[in-house]
Amino acid sequence: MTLQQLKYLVALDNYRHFVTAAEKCFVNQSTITIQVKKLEEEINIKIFDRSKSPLTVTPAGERIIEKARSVLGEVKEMKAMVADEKESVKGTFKIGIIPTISPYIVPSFSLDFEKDHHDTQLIIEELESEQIIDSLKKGKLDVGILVTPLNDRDIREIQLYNEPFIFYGSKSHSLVKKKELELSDLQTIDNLWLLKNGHCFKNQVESLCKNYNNKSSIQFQSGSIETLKKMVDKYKGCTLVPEMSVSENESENISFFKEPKPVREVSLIVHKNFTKEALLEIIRKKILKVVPDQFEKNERYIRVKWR
Amino acid sequence: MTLQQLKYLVALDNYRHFVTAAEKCFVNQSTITIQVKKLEEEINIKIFDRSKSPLTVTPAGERIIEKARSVLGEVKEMKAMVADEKESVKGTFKIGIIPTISPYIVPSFSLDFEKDHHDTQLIIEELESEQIIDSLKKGKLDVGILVTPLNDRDIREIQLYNEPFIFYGSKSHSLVKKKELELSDLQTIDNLWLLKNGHCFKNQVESLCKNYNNKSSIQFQSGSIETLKKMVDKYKGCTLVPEMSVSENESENISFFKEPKPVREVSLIVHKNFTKEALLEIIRKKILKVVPDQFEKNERYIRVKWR
DNA sequence: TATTTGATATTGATAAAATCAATATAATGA
DNA sequence: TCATTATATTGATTTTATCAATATCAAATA
Repeated sequence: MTLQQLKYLVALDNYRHFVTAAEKCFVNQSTITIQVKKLEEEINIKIFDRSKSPLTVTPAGERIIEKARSVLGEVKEMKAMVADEKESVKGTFKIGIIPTISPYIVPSFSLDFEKDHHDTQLIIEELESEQIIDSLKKGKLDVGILVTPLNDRDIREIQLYNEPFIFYGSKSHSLVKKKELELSDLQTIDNLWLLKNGHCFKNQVESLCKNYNNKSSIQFQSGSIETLKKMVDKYKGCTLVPEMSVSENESENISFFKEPKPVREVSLIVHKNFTKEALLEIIRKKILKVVPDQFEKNERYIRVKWR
Repeated sequence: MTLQQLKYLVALDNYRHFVTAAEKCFVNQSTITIQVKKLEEEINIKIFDRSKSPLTVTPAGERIIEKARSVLGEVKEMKAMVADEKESVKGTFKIGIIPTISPYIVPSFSLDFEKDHHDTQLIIEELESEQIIDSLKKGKLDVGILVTPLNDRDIREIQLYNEPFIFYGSKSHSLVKKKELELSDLQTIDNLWLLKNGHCFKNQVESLCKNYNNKSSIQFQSGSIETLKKMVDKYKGCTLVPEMSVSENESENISFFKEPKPVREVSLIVHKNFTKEALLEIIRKKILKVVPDQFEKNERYIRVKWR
């Protein structure tokens, strides 16, 4: 007994005519004939009385067809469930986002999302990358927003955009005066200010500025990009910041890199078993609305890894 | 999506181990692997998380497996229904039986049946062969007991026994004195008494005694074998009777045929869509209990047709 | 850091099945 | 009797399921 046979059975009951039933099932007439016959032979009960025209259903057949319908009904429900599983955005979802992305995305994004999706509640939490990855695996988070690639078999990455690194220095810094920076300009830098350990951004900056030399007497590792900038302003020196953190009034402190620019790849991540495709698509679209267009389009770049 | 895939899915959920699940399904491990994977690909949802050991079910998978179980549950119910359809003897069934069999079978049979099957009611009616066949086709009867073969496509015959024809004549009849009769002895017979038209037995007797010659001034066609015998006793002459109608005190009126004896084949008949196999088997066994053993065993005979 | 072990996936061959196009057969009505 | 309509059968073909063997992978072990 196969689902296919049950389908043919029900079609034949609906149309009481082999050719019509076959057409409705998009198969050849002999297929219906053979499969219905096989089923009848298997259960050893005649379901249709073919001697009548149009053919009729035997008393035992009535009950069998009714049951066949409910089997197929369950299958249909199952398929509906599967579709719903993917399309549904209803419910509560926890999102983890790293602190070097969060302040430049979350405010606009969450406002926009809230406006359009009343029956979806997002709980957004600022966490460091490793915490996000771990929580995602343990099922404590549904979605993460962080810098990829992670190369983790259990994690699925959905790329969002590439955000360039920007040089930030005191107004008098020699590199700030330079029109376009080369990566090699970072090789021998003094007074580089860094984020705390645990921030992927710190790893990236370190890997870009391999031989930095910290002469300052003050050792301070910041937890936010904004604090970092203030330290640079006060104590001189320099750092790298993500482009989205830069505001218009900071033009005298920054310097852009020459193409191909160093960038960080920002992605949505979910556990590989996550199935709410529709939700992911909505989140992706709304984040991209907040981000400058060229972050998506720019194809010439150097992707900096942190892990 | 196939029922097989759903079975494998559920087995894999039950044992959480491909090799074990495969064993329980009596298939190769790769079969489970492939079929489960195909299903996952079709619905595009991972059901199992194979990175864990023993493997675990994804949240979406839980719901899918649950639904798979209820699909299979419906299928199981369907199979149970089919089995019950055949095995159940509960209910009311109408049986038609011809008058030349009825008196020698029904009394003992119905008593025996009633004793053993309290929740089955049999309504037994005496009818002529053609009426039985017609009623069976129209669904007015469930079972018939009559003489076969019928060669009717809509009717299924279940042979019961072969009943010999017996010569019955007045005590002085020349053929009664003969030890063993040949069929040829019937070719030139006088004063043959016959049943009414409509009785298959009459057709059979006529075909056995092709050239009979009725000299008697009385034209009487009887409706029962017993009346026929009385006519023979009173008015001389002869007839043929079924062996079961012969009682011990009639030994001076009868004569047996030499082997191979002419017989009538008595069968249960049902419409070809009838499915209560268990009921048929019970009826068959109980009828055979009433009938002499040699009716079943005797393999050398001449089957007389009536139709 | 290699090695064994226990597990699932992959592969190529084979067997089984569903399907098709064409045709046969059967029943029905002109 | 001859069309007509319906279902069944047949042989070829395609698709699918299955198997045995082997690869791969991750975790445990030495």
